[in-house]
Formats: sequence, structure tokens, C-alpha cells
Amino acid sequence: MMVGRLYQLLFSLVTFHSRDFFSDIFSFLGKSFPFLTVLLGWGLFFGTRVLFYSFVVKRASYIASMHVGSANSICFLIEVEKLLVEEVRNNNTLIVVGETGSGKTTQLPQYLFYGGFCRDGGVIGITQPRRVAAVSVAKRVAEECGVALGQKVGYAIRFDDMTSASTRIKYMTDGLLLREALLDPCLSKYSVIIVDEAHERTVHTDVLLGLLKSVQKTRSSVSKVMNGHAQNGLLMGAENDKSFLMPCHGKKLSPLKLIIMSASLDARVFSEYFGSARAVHVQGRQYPVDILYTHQPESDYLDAALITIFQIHLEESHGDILVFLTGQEEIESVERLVHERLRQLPEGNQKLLTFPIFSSLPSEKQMKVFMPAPPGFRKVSLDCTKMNVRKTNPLWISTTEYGCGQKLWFHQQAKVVIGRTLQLAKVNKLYCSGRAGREGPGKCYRLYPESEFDKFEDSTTPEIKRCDLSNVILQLKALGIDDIAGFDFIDKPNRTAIIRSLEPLFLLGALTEESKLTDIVGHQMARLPLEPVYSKALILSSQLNCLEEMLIVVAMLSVESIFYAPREKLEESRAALRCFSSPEGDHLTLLNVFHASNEFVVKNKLTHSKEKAEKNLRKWCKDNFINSRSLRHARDVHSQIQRNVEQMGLRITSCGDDMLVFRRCLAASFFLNAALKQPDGMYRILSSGLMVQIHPSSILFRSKPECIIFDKLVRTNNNYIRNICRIDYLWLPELAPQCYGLQ
DNA sequence: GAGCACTGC
Repeated sequence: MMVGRLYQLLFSLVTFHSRDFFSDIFSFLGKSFPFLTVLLGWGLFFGTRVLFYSFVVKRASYIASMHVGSANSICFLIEVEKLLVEEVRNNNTLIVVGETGSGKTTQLPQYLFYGGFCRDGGVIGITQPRRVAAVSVAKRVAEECGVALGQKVGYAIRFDDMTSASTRIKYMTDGLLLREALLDPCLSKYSVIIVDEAHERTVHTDVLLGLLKSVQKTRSSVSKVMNGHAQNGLLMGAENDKSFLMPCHGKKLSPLKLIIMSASLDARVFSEYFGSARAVHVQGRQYPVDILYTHQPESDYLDAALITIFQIHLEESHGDILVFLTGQEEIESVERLVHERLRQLPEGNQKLLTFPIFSSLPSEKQMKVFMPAPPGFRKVSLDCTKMNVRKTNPLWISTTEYGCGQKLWFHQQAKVVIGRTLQLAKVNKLYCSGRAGREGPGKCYRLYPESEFDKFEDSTTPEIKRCDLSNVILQLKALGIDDIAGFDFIDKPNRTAIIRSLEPLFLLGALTEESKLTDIVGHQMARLPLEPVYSKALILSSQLNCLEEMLIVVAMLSVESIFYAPREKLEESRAALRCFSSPEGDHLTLLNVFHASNEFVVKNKLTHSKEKAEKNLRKWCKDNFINSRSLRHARDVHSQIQRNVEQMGLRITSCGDDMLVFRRCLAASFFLNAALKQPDGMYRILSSGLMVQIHPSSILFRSKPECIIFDKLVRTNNNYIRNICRIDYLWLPELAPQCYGLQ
């Protein structure tokens, strides 16, 4: 029987690697004897299933980097550089297709800089959908150029502006460029704008593309007039265009060069949108990646993932593993199971370290995943953040060799997630190929059959088609674009979705009955980088003399959960929460937390250095079961919006201990989220009639007041409302007559 | 007595 098992074992190894059968057997037998017994013991431990656990292998090639530093690729690079610069010179709009991490993000702006596109003081702006990417790419490019960050090369993201008057290559988030457009509608300081990762089709990217298209049209006609080439038709077109571009007229502006970078085959969509714009494919050397599918659907993919982890660990001599899971709970259980099974392996094979990553994990622990494993150890990252580690930082992935993906229940995003898996393998291979003698096939294990994968293909929808549009509407209106449905979106949002988003804006007083931005409130709301209802709360609180409190509460509501409750310390964390809790609800509880932390910070600053004070604050957070990352984020948001309201000339006053004033202000702002208790303990949302329950994390979960307002509705197993404040039912017709008035 | 995750200003 043992012989039979050994034979099966060998057989399974061969089918896995598609290597030459005999060389495999020889190399296998040539390995040390303990290794053989380890595999054998492992096989017995897991049962025969492991031995037959094989995948259908499919080979795929991915486009490799332009900047991989071998001699060949350097020659190639010069070619690409000349070619691209020439293309940009000849075309005002260019679509560049190339895989993420291929180097186009870091290289193209440099080519353009040296190609003379900043000669008249123009800036090359590169937008990224995410902050981390903007920062890390800027750092990398500054390094490559040998300059200090913030000089020639800089970045600007919310809370962090690392640019100066001498910055010529500026990385930023797309949302930030949209904000810039509010102040300078023709984006006059930019000579080139590169929209990176356009295929992700975030709302910001989509709105930005529409905006850039108009800006470009206007700027080219303006410059034609300046150069004495006025053509009536063109000029007319520009004037008929959008009123928000009027300030461009009369200014001396060069045409705006626009480059859309996309990783996928969506290039055609972008090209058509920009009037058959030229599209170029940036392609480097190709490296193979094996994609492995299971023969059958796996009923228990956690088990399958676990088996695959150990299979890789015992069979592959080097390389780290990245496993995609769906959430904290799965990560914790897989981590536990990995450790359990690891203990059953001989000591020499126990060199496997697990690194969980999920959002509520404190940042110190999250950062550990960025460190390489100690020599001789294999790292297994268990990740449910999907994009965070791999995608946001294309420069980071360096050691991952194997990915285990599985189907995610969020069908709409399934394709994206799997796409990441591919990219992961690819990016990894790029890195490996750049190091001499380390070329080898990357592998991506998909724990489902190929037929399942094909089902995912058609399921991505641009975010703008499925998200709430009130923010977009507010921003476009602030730019003077009143006809939202007529705006030249690459994908038009649904008409009913637009109308649905207009209504709350009207009720909040941001829009007139003609759907124009209201003079004061509407413009003020558009200026604040917040959800419309939060902006409304700030504006109102300034009139009701509790802006100081509202700034804090809005900041605390704008970040991820402030409280951190590890399962093993549930009781302690509850006790900690009680120290801050207010019987009036979660908003006041958050206010108490902020005040307490502030008191601690002020005291600490007097006696300690900045670093020490920060360290102490983290300790304070830990002791009080507060997520220090969230709190720091809230403090950042707080100072930013405080600056914003000061600039807008709002009066910042405090209501002191008079929480009645504050709660009335909450009611007057969040009236669309008012709910009444029903006899069965459920709540009915007054504006929609929806039946909901108070989320168990709320302070008011037990006390269940008669009438409340809430911050957010989350739909999971039930309709839960989170962050709740007790109000008086009679306040509603008084404070929000437009919604609850007697007619 | 619940808990999918992520992004942006």
C-alpha cells in the first residue's frame, strides 16, 4: 500500500508540473530522504484526496515591463521612448495600452519631460485612482530622476501636497484633479494630463474624462485663435460648449495633450469616445504564467486553498504565496488551520509564516505584510483587501510567486478580482525576470474550473452606472454644467438614477426647483470634500452655533470604524467603549472619544517629542480598543474640513455642553434618515418606509429610543442602520418642513 | 447580538 501511495505521489507531482517524467523522478529521489518522508507523511495526513488534487494547466503570456533592466530591454526602451514622444507630439489625444506595472506609469512622464513638454513651465499631471499609488510612483520617479521629492517630481493627494513651484511631473489622485478643476476650470498649468488606470472606470475617472474632453476642445480652439488660425466652426463649437470653460477664453493656453492609459482591451471604447483617437500598444518581452484551474468545482474552497498552500509549500523550492479570501473571518480560520497543520510537519518544513491583511487590522500589523520573510522562510499572505497590497502599489510586489484565487460572492467585481490575480502573477514575473538567473514560470491557482471563469467575463459595470450620483451632480453643477443627462459621459448614467440623486440634493437645499445650484448653500456644499449630507450638517451647525462639535462628528463619521473589537477580547473592548458612551447615541459617543483623545494629545505634546507623543497616542488607542489608524485619519479629515469651513467664512463656535442644540442640528441635517420605532422593536424609515433594525454595534442597540436619525444603512442579512442618535419626533416638521411639513 | 471588501475629495 505504501508503494502504491508513493507511486501516486510521484504521479501527482508530475501532472502538476508538466515536467519530464523521468527527470522528475530522479530529481525527486535525489532529494534528501527526510523530504521524501515529509511528503509521504503529509500525503497520509491529508488523505488520498491531496494526491489526486490536480489542476488543468493553461499557459498564458503577459506583457512584460518596459524597464526591466537587461541589455535587451534597454535598447528596446530607447525605441519606445522615441516612438511614444513622437506619438504624443503628433496626436493631442493618445490611448496607451499596456499592463499595470509595465513601467508606463513611471517612464512615460519622464520621456515627455525630456521630450520638451514642460518647456514653457507646463506641468505633466498623472492621475491615479488611489492615493498609495500616486505617492509610491512619485517617490520612485523622483529616485530615478535623482531629485528630491517635491522638486521636479512631486505628488498631491488629500492631506499631503508634495509639490512646489518647480514641480513639473506631478502625480495625484483623479479626485484631486477634479477638485482643482473647480478652482481652475481650464487646468491651465498643465501641458499634458495622463489619466492612468483608466480601465478601472471609477466615478472620478469617468467624470474627469468628460471634463478633460471639454477642456481640451476649448483649449485647442483658444490657442488656434491666439495663433491667428481662427476657424469659425471650431470657435463656435467652443463657445457653445460649456459655460464653465469661459474663463479659458482670453487666456494664452497651449492645447492640452491628453493620454489615457489603460491596461485592458477597453482601448477601443476610449478611442471612440475621443473621436477615434490613436491607440498604441506598449509591449515588452513576454513571460509565461501558468494558470491552473481545478477539474471540478470545489465545494469547500477554504479546504482546497489550504491543501494548495501546503502542496506549493512542500513542492516548490522557493517563492511566496498569496491567497485571496473573502473576509476577516475566513482569514482567521485559514491562518489557524495553517498553523495547526504546520505543527504536524517535521521541523525542517515548518518554515512558513502567515501574514493576514484585512481592513480592521491595526496598521502596524498590516505593515508586516510588506516586509520580506526572513531567509529560509516562505511567506503566506492571506488577503481580503483585494487591491490594497497588490494594486495600489505596483512597485511593491516582489516576492509573491503563487496566488490562490477563488470565486467571490460579489459577482459584479469577480472579474476584477480575478484580473488582479493575473496581474499579480505577471508583476511578480516581471520582477523575477529582472534578476539574473531567476527566471521561472509564475503560477496562478484558481480554485474553480475554467468554465466558471468564463462566466465572470461580462460582469463589470463602470462605477458611475451603479453608484449614488449626488456627489457627481453637485460637482458638475459647481462647474456650471447644469444638464447632467446631457453631459458627455463615456457611459451615461441611468436617467432615473440621476433623478433619484437630484431629490435629496433638492431637499437638502443644494438645488433650486429648476435644479440649479442654490446661491449660498449649494455652492458651499460643492466646495466641501464630503458627502452632501455631511456638508449640509456643517453649514447648518455654523448657524446653530455648534460647528465645532459637528466638525468632529463629521470627521469621525467619515472614516472606517473607530472601535476595534478583537474577538478574544470582546468583554474588555465593551468595557472600554462604556467609558465614552453617551445615552443619546453614537454621534455623541464619537464626540467623547475625540475629546478624550484630544485631551491626551495636548497633555502629551507638552511633555514629549512628536514621535514619542504619537507612539503614546497609539498606545492610548490600543488600551481603549480604538483603531489608531481610523482615529488619525479622522483627525486629518477634521483639520482639513476645519480649514475648508474657515476659508468659506463659516463661524466656528461651540455649543458647550448643550447637546440638545447639537442633536437638533443633527435632526435638521439627517432628516432623510429619520426612523420611528415600531411595536415589534423594528424601525421604519420615515422618508422611504423601509423597515430596519439598529445594528448591534450601536450604543442604542438595547435602549431603542422612539425616534432616531442614523448615519448609514447597511444591507447584510438584515437592513441595519449604524451610528444612531436619539431625537424628538416633533422636531422633524419644525426643522425639515420641506420633508415633514403639514400640507 | 452582527460582521464581504475596497477607493476618493
